[in-house]
Amino acid sequence: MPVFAVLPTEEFVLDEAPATLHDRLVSRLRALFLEGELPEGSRIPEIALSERFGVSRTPLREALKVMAAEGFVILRPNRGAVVAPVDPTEVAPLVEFKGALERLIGLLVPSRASEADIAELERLHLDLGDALERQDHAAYTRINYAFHQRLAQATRNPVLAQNYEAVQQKIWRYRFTINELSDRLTASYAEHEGIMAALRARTRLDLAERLEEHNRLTGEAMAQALATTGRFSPSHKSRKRSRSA
Amino acid sequence: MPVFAVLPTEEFVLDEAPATLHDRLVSRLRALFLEGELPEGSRIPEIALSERFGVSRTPLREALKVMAAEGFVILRPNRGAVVAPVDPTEVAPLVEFKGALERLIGLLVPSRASEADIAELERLHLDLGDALERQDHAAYTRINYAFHQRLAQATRNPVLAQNYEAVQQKIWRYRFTINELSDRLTASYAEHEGIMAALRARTRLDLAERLEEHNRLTGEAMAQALATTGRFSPSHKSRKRSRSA
DNA sequence: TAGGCAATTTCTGCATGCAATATGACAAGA
DNA sequence: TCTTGTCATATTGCATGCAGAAATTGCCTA
Repeated sequence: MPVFAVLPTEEFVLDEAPATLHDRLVSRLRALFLEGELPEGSRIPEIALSERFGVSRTPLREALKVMAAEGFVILRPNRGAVVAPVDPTEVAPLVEFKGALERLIGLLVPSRASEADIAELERLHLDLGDALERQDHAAYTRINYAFHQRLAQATRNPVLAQNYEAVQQKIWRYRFTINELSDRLTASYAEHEGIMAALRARTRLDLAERLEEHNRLTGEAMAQALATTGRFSPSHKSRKRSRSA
Repeated sequence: MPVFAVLPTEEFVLDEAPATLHDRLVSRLRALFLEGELPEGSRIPEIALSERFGVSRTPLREALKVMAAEGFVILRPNRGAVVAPVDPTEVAPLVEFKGALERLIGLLVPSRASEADIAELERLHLDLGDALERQDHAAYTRINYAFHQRLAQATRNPVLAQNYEAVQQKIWRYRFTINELSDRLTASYAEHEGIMAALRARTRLDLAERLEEHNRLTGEAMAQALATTGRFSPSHKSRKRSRSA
């Protein structure tokens, strides 16, 4: 036995070891859903998916149970699992709910965030500005996601942070609605400037209101995009082709 | 997956026949955890539990995955599942989080509740008064749970209602902290009177503030009870006896 | 030709078996 | 006596097999 263990690098990286197969499957499935690889509403044959992932049905079924608990798939007894359809009428309740969380975040962060937290948020805010300048919508959306997640964590309330990320993930599926709206991107960044200002000043009510407003405006933009673009005709389902191009 | 109310007394649960075995297991496990049958932090041997329920390990494992996703059990890879320990430091974040939801409920219900909703809430409120008169703490807690759940549903926001019930279930595990505090019961009912008044008048801000305050006061009572009673010495574990009496 | 019924086929749900890992005890050496 | 290495046991993780339900197809009848 080697005294100096090889320590295959993973030991260091994986603080939270997803050593088990079904855990990894949950991650992969979540990625699939969040990236929109699987068309919404489509059935998920267990055998096909298990073969695709190279595992047996048992861990896949366990992973599907978790995804169902998180609301990304719907399990119908004896009738298989379907990808939870992206329902445009679901956006409004999600945004409304998230608004309440945003407000609480705004109320808590000023009194609980450390200087390191704010510094980290400043850094993300700079990255956000870079993405805006480059007109890199994908990057902007991603950094924006990370910023708000970080902000939620700065409340030092793990329940809040976890639930916030959960609702963020659900809304993430509708991000395509605003991906191409440049003016919304600019407006969003302006709101972020105000948020950062309130954050630096650590003014509770101001930050809460700005976050709520930011959430509300983003939701309105999504709703408007959904209303104008007739994107939800359930007939055509060839959205994945846009990726292969 | 919808989080169907478990709300003790399994008779209510069976409105929606969970045809699949693991679904029933989830319900039974949730009931076990909510009733505190299983001591927190204890390991859950799969074989023992599967024999107790008279099923094989497969559906039990699937049910445990769901419970883990909901935060009631913790799965350690290759080391089995443990009942999520009831951590008194978790109460404050839960209450704080629920406060944000209460406020949103208060803001939404006045403009969205139907007359039938309010009538139903009036009925529950009467039952609550009866329970108070009888000094039936268990009934009071249960009806109180149902009342607030119904109120959340009256917002017509399914996301809010579902998340509210989830956080309610988590806090439910700490209800023993206030089960014996008669004065808190009386105060709670007084607050409910105010809530009902605001509800009848359909005054948004008033209802929101009253709900937030009600939540805050309940949380404070729980925190105080946790601080005074040295209930969390991990040595003695004979809490289930309080039910059989 | 259209509609209904039945058989087949496909897929899900659950039980069981085997391999892998963790846990505890025990013995040998310092 | 304490540490360390090894082994035995128990438990988890995953694959496979079988029974049952649902979906589909084909056939028969009106």
